[in-house]
Formats: sequence, structure tokens, C-alpha cells
Amino acid sequence: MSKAQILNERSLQLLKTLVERYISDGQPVGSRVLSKDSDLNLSPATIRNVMADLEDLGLVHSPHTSAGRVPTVSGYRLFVDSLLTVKPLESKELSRLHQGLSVNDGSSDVIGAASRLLSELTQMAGVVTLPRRELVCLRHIEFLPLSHTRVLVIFVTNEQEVHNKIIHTSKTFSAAELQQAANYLNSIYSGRSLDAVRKAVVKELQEDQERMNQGMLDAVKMAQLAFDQDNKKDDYVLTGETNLMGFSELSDMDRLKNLFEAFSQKQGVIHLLDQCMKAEGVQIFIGEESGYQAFDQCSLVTSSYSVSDEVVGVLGVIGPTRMAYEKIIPFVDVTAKLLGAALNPKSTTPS
Amino acid sequence: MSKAQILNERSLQLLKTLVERYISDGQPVGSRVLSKDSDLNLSPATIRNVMADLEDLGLVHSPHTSAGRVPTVSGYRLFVDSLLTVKPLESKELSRLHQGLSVNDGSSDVIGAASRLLSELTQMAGVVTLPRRELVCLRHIEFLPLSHTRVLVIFVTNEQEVHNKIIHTSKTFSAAELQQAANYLNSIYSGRSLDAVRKAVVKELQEDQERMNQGMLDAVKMAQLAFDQDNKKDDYVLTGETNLMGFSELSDMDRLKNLFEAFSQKQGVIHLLDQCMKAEGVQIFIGEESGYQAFDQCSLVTSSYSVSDEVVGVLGVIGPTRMAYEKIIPFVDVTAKLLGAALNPKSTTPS
DNA sequence: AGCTGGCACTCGTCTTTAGGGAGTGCTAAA
DNA sequence: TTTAGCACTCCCTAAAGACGAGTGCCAGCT
Repeated sequence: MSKAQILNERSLQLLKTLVERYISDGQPVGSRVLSKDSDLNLSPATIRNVMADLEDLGLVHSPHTSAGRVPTVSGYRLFVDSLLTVKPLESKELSRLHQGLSVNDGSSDVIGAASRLLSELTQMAGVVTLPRRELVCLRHIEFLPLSHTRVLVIFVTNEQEVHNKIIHTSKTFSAAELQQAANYLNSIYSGRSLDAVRKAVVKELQEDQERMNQGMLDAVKMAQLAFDQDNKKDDYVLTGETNLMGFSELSDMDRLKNLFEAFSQKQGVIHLLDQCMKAEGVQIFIGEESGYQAFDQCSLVTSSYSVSDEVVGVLGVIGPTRMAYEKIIPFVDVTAKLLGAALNPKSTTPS
Repeated sequence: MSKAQILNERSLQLLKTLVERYISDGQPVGSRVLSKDSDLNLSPATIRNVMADLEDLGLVHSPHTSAGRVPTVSGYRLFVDSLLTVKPLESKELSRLHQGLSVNDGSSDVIGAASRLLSELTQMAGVVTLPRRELVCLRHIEFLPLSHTRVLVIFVTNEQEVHNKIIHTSKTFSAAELQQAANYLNSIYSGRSLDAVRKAVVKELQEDQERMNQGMLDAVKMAQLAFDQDNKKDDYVLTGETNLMGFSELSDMDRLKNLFEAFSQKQGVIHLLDQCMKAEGVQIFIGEESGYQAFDQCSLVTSSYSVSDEVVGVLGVIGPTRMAYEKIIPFVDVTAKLLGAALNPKSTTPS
């Protein structure tokens, strides 16, 4: 039986007001305040009894004997899952989002724009993962000879994203040979997803070698190098980290340093965000729930975003556990939907 | 008459030991310590007299009545300009640099590598500007049609750097037309510097229009859009910011926030670094000398780096004013030279 | 004239102490 | 079951005192 079911209506109501109050004030909430804040008309003494129950359940916690109560992680969790009344976005914010993520913006960096909007409007840190490579279409590929056996591969995906990589070939190719190889690859693989291309390449090398001439074989081998697995270096755009320095609960320098180091090492954050990719809709990690020491005092509100009904990435907001969830949640939700729409190829190439 | 000339040998010697001592300890230096530290065999009382003089000249400063002396910005300046005895790099560091900036490294991100080396080995923040576009050679250009009149331009410079930009053309081009235009541009502009290309394009449009057919004209017009002035968004790679959070003199959260915000806004830093481009060799900004509030408590040790005897960029180290200049200066110097060498096209394409 | 020892003084830091305030837990009564 | 009352705990702040480091200055020494 969940805690929400154990507790009666009144206790839940009180927990809700407590969390709301704590989020807005940042101070432990005492029984007197709670008695006035809730419209239950209960005396402080009664409230204290309820608080003792909530504390037994591990939903609130007293920093010391004569302080009010502060929500624990479980308390926040219950609040977020069952008690929260989300506030709709203000029209000003909504229009700012629409404007910032409009397709005709010209600048190609929609991902960066989304991240900036998240951090700017929430005054916390915004993060957006780059769209998954696997679900990304190959548009065009190009080879350029560098020195010796080094070849620069440039490929374009998804209408306008340019990637490049240096590969080492087994022999030296001339510019013309490389051009020919690129032409071949473009003619057969263009328009297919990177993942599909990767699989097709392997298959061809295994099964169809006899059917191919040397030029085709070279081309396919180069494609294999170019789309090598390790190529999919997942990455994300993080902005507004500095906003986090303003929060008193993160003002411990050591803690903050850990957090920022986690940001620049990336892989921890990537792993965390990857988990959110599995679920649709908004997901929340509160404090230690993330499993990463560095995020101890932080919450992460994320949502996956989709292009053509396929989840391709995750975006979210990072801030102190004490954040205005009722505003942030719809905010992240809407941003994810708008970003998905902005990335949709149908809308970037209207008929 | 400069301060170094006003002061006698002994005072300078004492200032030097004071600064060295303060840099290593971080504590105000008292007369007793100074008397033992310097090999002048003077009593503390004598030292105190000298200190009073130095204080009058604004070279040192006492945080309060009964504290030792701390160097002022002028004090550091004098120290750095005239008193410093630079230490040669340790062989371990040197080999680390060589290894990290070796040309055959395979990864194309030499700039990033340089920045990371700077921050890793100095335990402060490392910054490297991207090489100036003007002095960069065009290697290859490519156009890809997007929707309507939008065209994706991809161009490769300096052997392996890939840039891309979206331009809006006046009419819709087919893939074949774009291919043709790219071929034309590659044939005549490849190998020339971006700056030269930009000028040539303008000249052709003004003078040689009648000589050109429509295809050539379109190509040149697109080139103009592609190499538009605003294209040269100067940028830099900054790493190891988190290292700065460890220094007690930067532990004031507001100050640190300002600093980090300056980092992410970039333009201030860019302007500062641009100034260093004019001079060859190592330049140093101590504290407020930079003219930027946010860098108040920081010093910046920079050096320009050159390719083929032409200054193309700047790199440096950012840390607290109290840093080990005698180590950092040669460090920055060597890194700049090695980076220049690594970028030199001659060494990337051995005959 | 320049250097040195001595001495009074200043100031920051650390610790102790005391007082006030906020809020609790418990108990007994409504 | 709720409420009022009361003793108690603990944090926070300010004030006071002791301590130590280091100075400035003066008078004497070389």
C-alpha cells in the first residue's frame, strides 16, 4: 500500500501546504505557520501530531529539535506524484517559447536555442541532448583526402546537421577515387537511417562481396569506418549553469564543484538522461534518486522529445530540489513538444 | 623614472622574496618571515622600514594593522616584469605536451587538446582561441539544397576543419546546379585564404560580371553569402573552469558567478584575448589590469600562437592573481609554440 | 647614516558565555 | 479527537575576554 493511501486526506493536504510553503520560503515550516496557511482550521498542536506521523513515515524531517519541518526526498516524491496542482504556462512564456523555437528562425541551432530558453525562463540550468544518431537520416556523404591514408569524412544528416570524422584507410586514395566512392554511397544509402546504413554495410561486406567491383568494395569499407559504432558520441547542450550558483542550497563550494565537474565530464549526465529516453512524458529525479552523488541537492525535470512519433532525445531542467515543480513540469513538457515539432522534417520542408 | 629604478637592489630583492613567499603560502608576509627567507641578514625592524617604503610606493599593502604585507597589482607587475626568474618546464610536463599536441594524434581537435592540456597541467583554466579565419586556407566547398531557397554550405579549411552555414539564395537551385557551382568555386578558389576569397568575390562581382555566364555568377554570389563577414564568429575553447572553484581567493560566490557568466557570454573574453593577438610572445594581465570587473581577482597569462610566422590565435591560462607565474609563463610560451607547430600544414602533409 | 632591539599598541581570531526566540513533545483537560 | 499549556531543546547572535601575530616608533649601537 502506498503512502498516499495510508494517509488520510487531511495529512496529505497538510503535506502539500508544507511543501508548497517550503518551496516558496526555503525555511523549515513550523506548526503555527502551517495552521494558518492551510484552510483546515486546526490548532498548531494538532498539526504537530500530524507532523509526527509524517516524520515517522519519512516524508518530512526536522533539521533539529526546535525547527520546523522540511520535506524529505520521499516527501517531495509524494508531493510531485500525487499532490501537485500544475500551473499552466503564462502566455508571455509560451509566446517566448514559440518564438524561440520557430522553424523559420534561420539559425540551425534549434537544440542550443531550446537549452537557452529552458535556462532563461526557469532561471536554472537547461539541458538538451542531441537527437539520437540511430534515428537520423543520412543525407549526403563526402570524402576528402588528407595526408597519406587519412581521409576526412563529412556527412550531413536530417536536412542540415553536419558531422565530420577522420578515418584511416588501408591504402592511399586519390581525390577522384574518393569522389567516386562518395557518389556510390550517396546513390544507395542516401535517405536511410544511420543505423540502417551501418547494418547494411556489414551485411554487404559479409554476403555480397563477389558481386562488387573494387571501387564499390572500397566505398563500403570506408562507410564502415565512417559510421563506426564509437562514432555515436552522445552529447548534450547545457546552458545556464551559472544560474545554479545563485541558490543558497548549492552554495557549498565543494558540492558545487562536484556538480560542475559532473557537467563537464558529461558521461554521468548522459547516462542519467538516457534513462529518461525510455519513458514518454515528463520524468523527475529528486535529489539522491538520480543515483549520482553530485546531484544530491538537485532535482532534474526531464521529458523526452519525439520526431514523427519516435523518441529521439531528452531535454530538461536542473535546479535545486527546492524548485517550483508546478511551474517547471508543464514548462519542460511544452518545450519538449515544441522542440519535437521544430525538428520535424515535414515542417522544415513544406511541400 | 620607473619604480624598479627608484628602488635599490635590496628593496627589490625583498619585494621579490615577499611576492614569492606570498604566492606559495597565500598568507600576508610578516617582517620576521621575510628576514629569515631573504638571505640578506637583516633584522625584522629593518625590513619593516623597507616595507613602509614599498607601501608608500603602492607595491605592497597591509590588510590590517597587525598583518604582514601582500603584493598589490603594481607589486605583482613589477615582480613579473623585472624580478621574475622563470623556471624551465619539467621534462614530464614537456613530454606530456608533446604527446598531447602531436600531429599524428588522429583526433582533429588540436585546439581542444591544447586547452585541456593547459588546464590539466596548470590546475587552472585553459583557454585557446580558434585560429583566425582570415588566415585560414579554403580547401573545399560544397553546397546542399535544403527547403526552398535555403542552401547548406559546407567548407573545409586548413586540411581538416569543417565549417557549415545555412544561406538563403534569391532563387531555388537544383542539386545539379549547386554541384556545378561548387565545382567552379573549388577550381578557382581552393588553396587561397578565406580573406583573399572574400575580396576576390567582391571584385569579380564588381568588375568581371560581363565575362561570366549565369552559372558562374550564381556561384560567386553564393560564395559571397557563404563567406559573409559576420561568418567569422570568433570563438574560443575554455576548459578547467571548475579548477577555479578550488581557490580560496575566488571562493566568494558572487564574484565567481560573475566570472563564470563572463565566460559564457564570451564577448568580453574575446575582446581581451584579441588584444593579446597584437603582441608576440607572452602577455600578462594582472587583476584589474584587464579592465573587466569580473577578472578582478584573476590573472591571465597569454601568448599568441602562429602558423608560418603569422599570428593566428591566442592561448592562455586563467587563474587567481596569486599564481606561480615563474612556472606558468614558460608553460604558456611552450604550449603556444607547440600548438603553432601542430597546426602548421607543412607538418600535417609531409612530402 | 643606517641598522637593530625593545616596547607599546592595534587588530583579527578563537572561545566562552549569556540571552532570546522559535518550535517542539508531552500531558491533561475539553 | 482536538486543544491549551508548559517545560525543554537547540540554534543564533552578540558581547566579552584571551591570545597571537605583526606593526610603528624610538632610542641606542655600529
